[in-house]
Amino acid sequence: MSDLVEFRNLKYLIAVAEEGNITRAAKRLYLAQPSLSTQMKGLEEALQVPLFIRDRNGVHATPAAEILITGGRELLKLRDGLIATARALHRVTFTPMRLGFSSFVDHALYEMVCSVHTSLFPECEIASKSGDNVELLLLLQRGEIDAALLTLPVSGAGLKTYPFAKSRLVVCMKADDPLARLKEIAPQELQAKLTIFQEPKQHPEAHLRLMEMLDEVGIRGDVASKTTTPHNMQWMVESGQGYALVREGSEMHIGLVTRPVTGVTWTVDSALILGKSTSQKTIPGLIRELRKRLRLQASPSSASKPPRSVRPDIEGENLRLFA
Amino acid sequence: MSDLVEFRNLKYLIAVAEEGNITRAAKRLYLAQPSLSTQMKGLEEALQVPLFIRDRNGVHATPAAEILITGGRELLKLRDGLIATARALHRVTFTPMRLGFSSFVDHALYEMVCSVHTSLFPECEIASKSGDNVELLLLLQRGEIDAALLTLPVSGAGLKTYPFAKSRLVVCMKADDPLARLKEIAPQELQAKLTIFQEPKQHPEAHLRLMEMLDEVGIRGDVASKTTTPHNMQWMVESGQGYALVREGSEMHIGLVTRPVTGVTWTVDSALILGKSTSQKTIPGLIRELRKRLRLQASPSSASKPPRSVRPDIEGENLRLFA
DNA sequence: GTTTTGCCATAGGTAGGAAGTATTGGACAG
DNA sequence: CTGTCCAATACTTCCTACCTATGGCAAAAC
Repeated sequence: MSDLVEFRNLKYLIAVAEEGNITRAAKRLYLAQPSLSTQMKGLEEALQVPLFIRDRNGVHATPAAEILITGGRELLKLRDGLIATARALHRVTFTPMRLGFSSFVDHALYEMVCSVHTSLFPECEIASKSGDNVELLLLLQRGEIDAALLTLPVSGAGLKTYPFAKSRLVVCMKADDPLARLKEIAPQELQAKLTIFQEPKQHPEAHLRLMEMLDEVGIRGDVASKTTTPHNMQWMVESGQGYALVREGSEMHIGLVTRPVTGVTWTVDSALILGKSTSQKTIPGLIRELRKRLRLQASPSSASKPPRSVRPDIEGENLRLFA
Repeated sequence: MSDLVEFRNLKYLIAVAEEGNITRAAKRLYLAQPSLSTQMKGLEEALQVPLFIRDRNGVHATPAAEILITGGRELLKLRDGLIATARALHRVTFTPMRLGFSSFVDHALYEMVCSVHTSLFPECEIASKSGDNVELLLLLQRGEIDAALLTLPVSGAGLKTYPFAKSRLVVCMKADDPLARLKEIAPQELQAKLTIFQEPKQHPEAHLRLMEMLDEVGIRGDVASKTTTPHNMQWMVESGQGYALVREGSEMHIGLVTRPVTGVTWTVDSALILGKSTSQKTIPGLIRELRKRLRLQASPSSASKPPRSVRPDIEGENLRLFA
């Protein structure tokens, strides 16, 4: 009877009651709304107790539900305490999570990974290490870091990679550039003006792939300026050295704008890469949680054409975090 | 992190610790031993804490596990209390469970069903109704009982039937009968002496089927005496009126013995049958729990030949409780 | 009045996990 | 050396929690 109520159910119940709205609660729990709906219905059925008054703009807990909610909060707290105590007793000391990240990975992603990690493992420190792809891959191979956030493709043999986020590449230019008036830029307009690139040595495969992609639309990759960080890229654009390709949605210096390129959908893919045989025990939990959360913020996939990716899809090598 | 620990896990942990032996705990929990083993291993992994010292004759909880166990007991108790309170608040009054049973269903089965039901729903009364198959089916059809324990086959259209237990039929005779010296009785020995049967009107289909089965081994069904209960059957055997077929393992009057019949494996199948459209809310829970428990005590399936069953297997109609 | 928006519910499919069976391996006892 | 008793492993099966897609309904917006 009571075996039908698990901590999970209480957690969901509480979230729904607190939000007064299943849809919002689902978001908070990183679930789809119908899942939560059916869960709540199942709970009502299992207990044979109506838990919510449904009404046009949300739900409202019944008195019986209120009991469960207050009690449930208590229980959840007790559980956390209990587990913490048990673990403390065994002096579970985590070795710090050694996490590398390339500066060409969206900083927000990096922060989200960190915050997920610390919320799962508060006692476990994170030792960050930034660097370019080549460096980080080497460190992964050597086991000097446990995982890294990189942009694809990666060539390292036997490294587990979890593709993570796809973002579209757009042209970055000065706001007062004549082309900035257009909603979209035709590829041929870029010829000779697209000159600012990430230092190729930092990620040879990605650079090569990018050149190929440019070539396909008839642009000769004209690497006049090389930079090591996205910020530098923007400064170069500001100083009028040409255009650059940046991730759509990335934070822009004032005075700069981005424009999509007509007829193509280039994307950069970020991924979490695991080291060869790391002893970091937090990794399975981290992956699990990230998988759950990232499902939701998966790209809107508005692209009509199949997107051209900087990552040539090699299936089997990649363990997708989302479909 | 702590989301990896559910009430279920605590319950398992406690059972294992209390029994000091995974195999025994599994039995208590109506689980298979490997399932429980992997659960415990998973828990240790999730928490990153060793929970048991494995040793030659069992397992022994570590101090960390002890913490979880005492805390877990508390939590489980709190959960039960919480749910009880919530349900009380909504005055969940169950209508009594109206359960019919035929006297030809093993009484132990009936009792087990009742005990499962009351352990799941302590507040729900059980109103029992005994009778023969025909009567009970009629009551089910009319919705005057919620469920019934019957022997198969049942002809009622549209009734959900959950096959439940299979037991072998053996010949019942006096201990001083000359044939009682034999381990097994050859079918032809029964000719003319197998004369005591359940009143055919109580279950026409089963009777018919039984006659067919006898016919197949060359015995003419010679219904000299008809009885309405297994006890009457035994009295008739005692008074020397002939042999009867009874369920193997059923309780015997003193002075009577049972012997298997060579070369055949006749069985009676019992089943839980649900009424047409009962409003009894406890039924889903009951079914669920029975399914779990009965898996374990499924027949040892020692029969070399496929057993000849009083239930002609009509698939699709029957929802099996076990495979 | 029609459309849009913001809810929740239902339907149907998928995949991961918890269950099962069968088997192995280790440590004793006879 | 064999039989017994445990737990662990390997593999399979099945359930259910979750997904996406869609529908219905009421209030708000046009």
